[in-house]
Amino acid sequence: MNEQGPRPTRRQERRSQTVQEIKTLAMQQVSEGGPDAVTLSGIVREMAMSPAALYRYFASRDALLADLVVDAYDDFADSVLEAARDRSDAGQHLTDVLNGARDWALANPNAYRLIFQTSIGSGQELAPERTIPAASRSMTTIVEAIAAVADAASATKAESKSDSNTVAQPDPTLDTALQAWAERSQLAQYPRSVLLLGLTAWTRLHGIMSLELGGHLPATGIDAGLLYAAEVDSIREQAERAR
Amino acid sequence: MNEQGPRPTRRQERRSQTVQEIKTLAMQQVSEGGPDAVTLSGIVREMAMSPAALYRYFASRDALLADLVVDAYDDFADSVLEAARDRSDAGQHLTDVLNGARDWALANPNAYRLIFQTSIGSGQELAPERTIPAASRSMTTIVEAIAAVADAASATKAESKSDSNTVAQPDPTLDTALQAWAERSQLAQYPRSVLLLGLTAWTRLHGIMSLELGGHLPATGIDAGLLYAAEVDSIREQAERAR
DNA sequence: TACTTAGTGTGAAGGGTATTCACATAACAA
DNA sequence: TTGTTATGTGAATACCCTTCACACTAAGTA
Repeated sequence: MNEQGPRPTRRQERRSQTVQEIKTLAMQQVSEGGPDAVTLSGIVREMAMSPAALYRYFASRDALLADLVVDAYDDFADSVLEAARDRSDAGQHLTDVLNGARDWALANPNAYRLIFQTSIGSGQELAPERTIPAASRSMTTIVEAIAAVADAASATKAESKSDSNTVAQPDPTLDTALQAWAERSQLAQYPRSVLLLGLTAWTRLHGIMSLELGGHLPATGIDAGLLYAAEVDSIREQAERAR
Repeated sequence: MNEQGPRPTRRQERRSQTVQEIKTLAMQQVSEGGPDAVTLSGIVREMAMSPAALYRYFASRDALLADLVVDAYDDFADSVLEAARDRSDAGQHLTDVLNGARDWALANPNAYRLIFQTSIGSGQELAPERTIPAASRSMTTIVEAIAAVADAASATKAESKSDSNTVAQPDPTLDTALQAWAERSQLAQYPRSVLLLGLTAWTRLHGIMSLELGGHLPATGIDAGLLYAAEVDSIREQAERAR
């Protein structure tokens, strides 16, 4: 749809078809048994292929997993963006976006694990920059939603301007780090308070989902959904006071 | 020191010695290469034992890992409690406790991964109730530190009582869940606002550490330490307004 | 003391897994 | 048609976890 490019030959087409089939089967294994359940033997068995053949398409098991991480992250970002479609009310919009993240995680728990807890080999992280586009996309969506809430709030009531509750963060080092990150991510237009809240919104919500998926919150008997909702509310309130 | 118990026979002593040696070697593998790097073959190789012999001490590799999780969680809780020794200033005390968690995680990143992202087999979580003591110990420490800050703050200035910033959470379902959890954990003496803040403090900080260890924060260029410090400050401020 | 039992260790075997390599075959390009 | 490239295979290597029948040894018992 975007690039025309030279017409793909039959071979190229067949190749990308095979690659896709491999990734689909692998992702199916992830969904069913988590990242560790991905086995090249299982894949080739399903495809009636010899194990060695798979190495014509992926350099190693880890390379395949790295590709899966990128795909899953893209899917996650798509889902967050999809949840951000309705822009009627700013507050509701922010809530929708944040809930979108959790909805995807609950629908695809093992994919979520794949993305966020796969130090792929067993220590070094592969695919560092390849996930940046998807990460950037979802973060941008969150930051924009927060900024919208902040704008709406400061428009309706421009009263207690110098309130003491405006997310005090006087650390200059963090400030410059936020600035640099914002410029790299086309977010330079937003104030530091909004950027920080966007980042912490993400770390906070991920914290809940991570513990929930690890079974650590269920062990306490606390419903992770309620906790999540409480944090979403808290973020929204903080967004109203941001800027 | 606690239980005298019947004097352990030579065999029992030798057995527990062997168990300890196995766990030590396994934990060493975790530290060096993460949970996935634990291999029974490697352990018995180091011990000059036959692979089969190991099954006299652990039913399976997963059983060994489950034990390691419990031990690591205990060590983590010990470390948090240790950080909570100095109780001079309530605010500083809370900061110390929260920083204690991060310090341990940074000193033992793979042990942290072992505890919080090992869905041991590849989906079902083993060791659910065996980690509860350690989890309870660390959570209690955090809640107590928050309560101390809240008490100190409400003592010095009992002014703006009905402030609108007292962590609004009118959800009755969450309220009763918190209540039940508090009673199960000998925390019933603390108000719901303190309990909730204790829980969210933990999920928030874990969120940062989890993303940091996964390499997702480094990818943004943001120093996780600064973000952590900012969240710690935010929690402390919220603690002052709690109750 | 001699006998019985329970704990501990071994070798071999079975069944997984990822990965590499030399070789064959199919598809394409000249 | 001929040469080149992509694709696929079988066999081999090297790990890994786990089980089982068997031996041995330390402990407790008659």
